Amino acid sequence: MERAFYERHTVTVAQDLIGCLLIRRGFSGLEDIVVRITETEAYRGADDPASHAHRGVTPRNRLMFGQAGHLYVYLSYGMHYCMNIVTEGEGEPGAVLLRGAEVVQGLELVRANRPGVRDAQLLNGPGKLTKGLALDLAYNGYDVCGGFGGGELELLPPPTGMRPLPLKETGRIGISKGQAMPWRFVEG
DNA sequence: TTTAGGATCGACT
DNA sequence: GTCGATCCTAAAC
Repeated sequence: MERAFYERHTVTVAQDLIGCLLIRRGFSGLEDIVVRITETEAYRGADDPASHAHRGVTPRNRLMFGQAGHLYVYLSYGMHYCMNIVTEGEGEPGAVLLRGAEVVQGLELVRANRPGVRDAQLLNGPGKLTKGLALDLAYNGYDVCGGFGGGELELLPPPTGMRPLPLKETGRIGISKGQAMPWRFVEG
């Protein structure tokens, strides 16, 4: 998808990402992983007390203020990676946390990344998603619009015929402030 | 330099 | 449903 898709209001992007396909390439000699995004959350700036960007720029969150379409990856609770896609115009902080997905292709590879886990639990959480796709801090700042169809990570619109998707909106998970904002989106 | 707490997960009861 | 693991970040001292 083009950069203009991400250069919009963060909440709108979070809704529109549900149903999109995420392609993970880069396993030499092996097939690509393709997953379908089923759960997202929107995080904004000064108006969002739950956001890392709430108090302005820091070394960690600087990507959230940068160009839309790049990844913002961070370590959560000292042990899990979470992946976000940066939104809004440059200088305006925003990012969408990818919280859940289902495997479309490359099931064996995902299973190998998540040993001992039942298929239904492979990617149903932000830390599980990054582990299943073998993503870590090395991908912080990666441009998902920069691959011209061949990058390690790429997003595609929902396959035609699958829209409109039923969407549920709820408060966000695991935060102590800002729960009132219905900025979590789940398919179903 | 120190310290509190976090956009979580999985094991266990 | 409860709880411990585990370590980085940011802000206070």
